[in-house]
Amino acid sequence: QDPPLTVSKYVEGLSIGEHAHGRVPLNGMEYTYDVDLEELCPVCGDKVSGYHYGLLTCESCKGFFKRTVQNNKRYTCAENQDCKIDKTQRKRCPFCRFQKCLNVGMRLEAVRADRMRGGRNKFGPMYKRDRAMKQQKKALIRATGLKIETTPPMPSPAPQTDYTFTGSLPGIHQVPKGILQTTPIPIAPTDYDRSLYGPPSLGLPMPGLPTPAQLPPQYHSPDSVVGGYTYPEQVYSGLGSPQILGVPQLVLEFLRCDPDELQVQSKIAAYLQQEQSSRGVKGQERLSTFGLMCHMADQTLFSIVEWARSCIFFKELKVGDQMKLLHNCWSELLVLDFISRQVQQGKEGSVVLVTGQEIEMASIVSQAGPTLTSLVQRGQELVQKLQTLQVDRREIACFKFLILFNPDVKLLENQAFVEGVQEQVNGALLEYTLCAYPQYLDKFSQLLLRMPELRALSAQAEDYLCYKHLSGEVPCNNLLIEMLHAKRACT
DNA sequence: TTAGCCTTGAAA
DNA sequence: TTTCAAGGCTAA
Repeated sequence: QDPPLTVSKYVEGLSIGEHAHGRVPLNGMEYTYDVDLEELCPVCGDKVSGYHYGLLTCESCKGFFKRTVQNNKRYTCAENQDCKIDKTQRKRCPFCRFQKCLNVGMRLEAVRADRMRGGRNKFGPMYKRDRAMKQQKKALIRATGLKIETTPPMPSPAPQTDYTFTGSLPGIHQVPKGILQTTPIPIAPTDYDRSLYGPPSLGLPMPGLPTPAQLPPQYHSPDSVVGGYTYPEQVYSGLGSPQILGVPQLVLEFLRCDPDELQVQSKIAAYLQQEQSSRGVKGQERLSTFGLMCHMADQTLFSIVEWARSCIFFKELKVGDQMKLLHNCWSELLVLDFISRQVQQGKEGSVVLVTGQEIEMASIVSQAGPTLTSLVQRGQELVQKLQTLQVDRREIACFKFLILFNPDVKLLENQAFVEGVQEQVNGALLEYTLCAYPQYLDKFSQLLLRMPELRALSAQAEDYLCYKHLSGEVPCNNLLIEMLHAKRACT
């Protein structure tokens, strides 16, 4: 068997999901979960009345959100901007309630500037997909027995992220006037410029093609408003490269390359479901939690390879170089994928999987072995650091390219190209952090300092995988193992 | 100001 | 024609 051959076949266009799967011993980490099919409002926990402004919410939060946006209301918090919002206390602090509305993913642009009644908006297909996802998740719970995350699969930013101009971190969300020629809008750690549901933003000004960057007029400079909607304007920073509202185009391009999280989620969930149900049909033992995790990581790796293959710059490399780069960094990309999910959606005390399922840390600590536990804990420490740094999706998108285009990889045919890309990415990231986080001048270097930590973590994860593989616990024909072999063969 | 119910109207 | 997510109305 020649392990790299299968990887290379894949890189040349093999479809996913063709690996055979071996049986793995149970390690007893799964637990049953009584699926609560009743949807609760993600803002206050009240009964959901339907899709409103981007997601399922209750009638009162719908009304509150509408009033706030339509009347351009500005609230202040009498406490520390971290008031608990639930059904009984939702009236107490409108500031925190509105923050929570935004944090859970309610969409400002769904409030109509012209107040036209009736009809449908561009979110229709998104609601349809969300419904389908929810159905699939329910089926997944039945298939795997794992608890499902109850929050919607939206990119939820760190708690207390401020979307207005009155936040606790003055200036951090605004582009400095001295650098941009137009009136700045807040560039919050959350990205309004690309919906996880909708089509990816083109990263270029496209009149007539509204993007989620649109905010109601009151959230914009008046001259950029067209019929209640606004369009991104291309502006140039003092630093020289083309930008859209302070975001270098290269960074936007990186973001555009990012796969749709929901699509990946649904693909992998469907795969696991299929895997489990086919085992039932064949009379095989159902996968253990560890077995499921292996398949999950395996499928995530497929999607990472798929991502790389369609990426700007990477496409231009010959297959040989593509393989070398991927062999070198697959585990780092996998770890970063996991870490960034925790940074964006993670809740304290639990980890969120690529399928949207959630596992409590306590259950990992009590039931996984010491090595895996320490790995996850180290991962959570890195998550904490990145959350403290307020790392956003744009920065993570850059990170992925920095990891992929590693000029230290040996025997590259086009080493100069890889080095050039690395420099460009570094430049774009530096420029972005300076523009988007002007109060935070060393953010770039702080981010780069996390790179060796990520490398160390992925090395530890590889060792763990190797150990599990040697003890026969990893499913056969696993892409992870192929990558492991390929990497160890060339280093 | 809130929140439950009503009306509207484009898309399915 | 039906659906359902917008905006509107109004008692509390």
